[in-house]
Amino acid sequence: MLRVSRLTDYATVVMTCIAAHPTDVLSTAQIADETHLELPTVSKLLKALSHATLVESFRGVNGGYRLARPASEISLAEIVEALEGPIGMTECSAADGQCDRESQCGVRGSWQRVNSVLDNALRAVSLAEMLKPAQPGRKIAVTVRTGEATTE
Amino acid sequence: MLRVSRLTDYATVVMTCIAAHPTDVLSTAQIADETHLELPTVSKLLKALSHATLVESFRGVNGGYRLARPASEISLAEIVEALEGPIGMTECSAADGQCDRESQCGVRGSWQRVNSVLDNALRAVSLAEMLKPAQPGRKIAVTVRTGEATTE
DNA sequence: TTGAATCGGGACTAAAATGGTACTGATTTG
DNA sequence: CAAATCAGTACCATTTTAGTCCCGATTCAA
Repeated sequence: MLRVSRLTDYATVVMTCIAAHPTDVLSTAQIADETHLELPTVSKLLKALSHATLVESFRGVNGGYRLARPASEISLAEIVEALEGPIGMTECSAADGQCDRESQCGVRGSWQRVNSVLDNALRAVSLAEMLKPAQPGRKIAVTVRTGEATTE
Repeated sequence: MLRVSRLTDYATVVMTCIAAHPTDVLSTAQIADETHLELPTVSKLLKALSHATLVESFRGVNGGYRLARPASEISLAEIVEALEGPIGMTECSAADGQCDRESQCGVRGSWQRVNSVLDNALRAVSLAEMLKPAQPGRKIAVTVRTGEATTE
């Protein structure tokens, strides 16, 4: 697929919803209502986000959730990792020894380079930026240099 | 998952295998043997790669496959697209109108920016580079700029 | 103190995607 | 014509994903 799972997509929506009410503690029901997502789904998302300490939870009557940090200090990468675990585009990036041809295989190295680019991109987008509606001119500029070997 | 499917991973291995024999026409059986992948799997991969005109096929006795273009002119992005379709990290990037909150939702825009970074990264890696075994110093340098709005 | 609201954690189900297999047909060579 | 090889389709088993439900723990307030 090369896709982020739908739940992760939802999680970004939930996070922006919470970020839009910086001073309030929002209940799961309120968030579900605003985002038009099913309540149990939202509940599941918030559990994961809370576990990753991206949101703070409050129990009891009038309980709910709030951002654990300012929106500007939460990156898209953290939201993705909260739901999908470490970012990695191939399986063999992590484990070794399952492929017989590791020696002749330059593929792993290439994938790892792509990984790091993606990782940087996700880390560069903050929740605060996601809050703002489409800004046509706003973009991430990327310079890719592959021609020469460098040590840093 | 945020992963490329296993088949796509295999496809890169198959492509590098073919690229390693620039002058030969390799049969599916030969490729399966060299890559240690199952023959039907390799067959399936080659069909997709052939459909995307990344490899040329020859029927009949002594038939097989060959790169359709020099390895330096085939990018990782093309291989990924051959197997997974257009590169896009979320579903709503493509279709509109399925989400009620499109107006207030700045999330889509942010995802699209991340998409373009990933796309550039995949496009910057050529099959020729993947052929070479790990080169420790070789990396993709990425500059990310999100602070200011720009028109280009 | 009691009850209602709310989070926390886990188990469970249904559906979809994925990976892999099998079979049949078409094409080329000799 | 026969063998080798690609082409296309259909199929199945497994895994993953999305979504739901239940029950216990916690807090607030009447």
